[in-house]
Amino acid sequence: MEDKETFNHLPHKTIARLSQYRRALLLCLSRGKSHIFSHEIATIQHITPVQVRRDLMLIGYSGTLRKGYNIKELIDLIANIIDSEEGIKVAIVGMGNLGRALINYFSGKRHKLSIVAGFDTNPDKIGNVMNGVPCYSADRMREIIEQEGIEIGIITVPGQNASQTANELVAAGIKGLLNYTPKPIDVPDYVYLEEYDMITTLEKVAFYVKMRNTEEKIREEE
Amino acid sequence: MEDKETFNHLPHKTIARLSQYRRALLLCLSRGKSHIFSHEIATIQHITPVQVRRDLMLIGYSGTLRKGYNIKELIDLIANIIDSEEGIKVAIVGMGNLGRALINYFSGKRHKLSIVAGFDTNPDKIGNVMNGVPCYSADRMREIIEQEGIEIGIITVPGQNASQTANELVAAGIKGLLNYTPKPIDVPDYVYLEEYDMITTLEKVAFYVKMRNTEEKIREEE
DNA sequence: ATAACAATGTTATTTTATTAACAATTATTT
DNA sequence: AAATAATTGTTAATAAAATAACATTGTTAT
Repeated sequence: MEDKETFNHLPHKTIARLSQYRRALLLCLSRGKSHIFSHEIATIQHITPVQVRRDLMLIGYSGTLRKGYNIKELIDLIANIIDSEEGIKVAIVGMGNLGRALINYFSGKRHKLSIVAGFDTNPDKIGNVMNGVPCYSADRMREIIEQEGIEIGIITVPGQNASQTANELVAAGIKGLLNYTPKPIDVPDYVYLEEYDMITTLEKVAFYVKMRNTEEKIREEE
Repeated sequence: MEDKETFNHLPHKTIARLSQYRRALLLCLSRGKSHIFSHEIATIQHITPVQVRRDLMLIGYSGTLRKGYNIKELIDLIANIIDSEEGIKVAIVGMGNLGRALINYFSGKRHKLSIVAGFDTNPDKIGNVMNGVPCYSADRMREIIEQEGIEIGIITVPGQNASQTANELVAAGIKGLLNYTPKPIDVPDYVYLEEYDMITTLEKVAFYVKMRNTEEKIREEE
C-alpha cells in the first residue's frame, strides 16, 4: 500500500536506468565529484536530461538548482530502492566460460548482491574456488541453496540443460532467475524470471547494420 | 522508400522477437514439425498469441486457417528480413571468459553471421585458434578488420579499456557495436550501438525479488 | 536593480508497444 | 445440413514509455 516505501510502482525501464545511474555516480564520486547535473548523467547514458529528471522525480529525489544532484545522497537513495537491506545471495549454475565471466564481473563489487556458490557437473571443476566462489556438484544444488539462503539463480549451462536446471532451482526455493541460455524456460508465477539471450542481441545489431547498408545503397542509386 | 522490401519500419521489439521466433521454429523443424500455431510460438516465448500474429502481420506473412504457419516458409522469411544476403562478419575484442563464451555460442550455428576474428593484448592468447576463430594481437585490429571486411564488433574487454577499444573499432570502419562491458561508450551516429550490461540485468532481478519479499512481509503482518 | 541565463520539477503531449475485440474462414461434430 | 469450435488477420483500445513544454527559481552579468 505504501508506494513511497516499496517503490513497487516504478516503471521497469526506470529500475534498469537507476542501476545504471548508480554505476555512473559511483564512478564520478570516486573521481572526487560531489554534485552532478541531469545533463551530465544523460550524456554518460546516451539519454535525454528530461528522462533523468523524470526518473529522479519518480523516486522522489530533489536536486538543488544550479548545483545539480548530490551524488552521495543519490547513490544512497538508489541503494535504498534497489538493494535489499540484508543483502541477497546468488548462485551460478554452469561454471563454463560465461559463468566464470559473470563471477569476475561481480567479485567484490556489490556488497549487497553476492555470488556465494557455483554449480557444475564436471568433476574437474567441483571443489575448486574461483574468485572466492566455491564450485559444488550440481547434485547438491538444493542442499546448498537452502542452507545458504540463496534467492537468485543464474543459469549458464548449455542450452539443452536449461529447463531441467530451472526446475531444480525452483524446487530448491529460488525466487529470481536469470537465464542466459538461448532456450526459453518455464517457471511458476511466483518466481521472477529474466531471460537474456545473447544471440538475439547480436542478430538485432546485424539487422540494423544490414538496414543501413541497404539504405545507403538505395541512396547511391538515386 | 520501399517499406515492403527493407522492413525498416518494424518496431525494435518485433525485430528482437523475430530472432527468437526463428530459433524456436528451427527447433520445431528439427523435430519434424511442419506447421505451428500462433499460440504454440507464444507459449514457448512467454508472450500472447496476439503478439505473435501481430508481428507476423507486420512482416506480411499469412498462415493457413486451422493449420497455422508453415515453419519452413516462415524461417525463410525471417532470414530474409534479418540476415544479409552476403553474410556479415563479426570480430570479438577481448578473448577472456566472456569473449570465449560468445564464440562457443556462435560457432557454426549461424551461417550468415560469423565470428571471424578475435583480438587480445595477452601474448599467451595471440596466435591461438578457438573454435575456429583465430586470435590476433589488438595492434592489428584495423588491418584485419579492413582486410576481412568485418562490419560488427563485440567488446568484451575489461571495462577500463572499453572506450578506447570502441574508438579503435570505429576508426577501423566498423558499422555495428555490441558493448558487453559495464562502461557506456560513445560512438558516432553512423555506428549502430547496442549496450548490454550484465550487472543491470542482475540488479533488476534483485529488485523484483526484494519487492516481492517485502510485499509478502506486509501481507503477513496484516 | 534588472535582465538574462541555466538549472530543476512537473504537467501535457506524443510515440511506441501491447492487448482486446471481433469478423472471417474452415474443419469437425451432431 | 447446421451448429460448434478453432484459428487467422486486422482494427480499435489501452497501457507504457519517452519527449516536449513550460513555470519556477536561484545565479550571474550588466
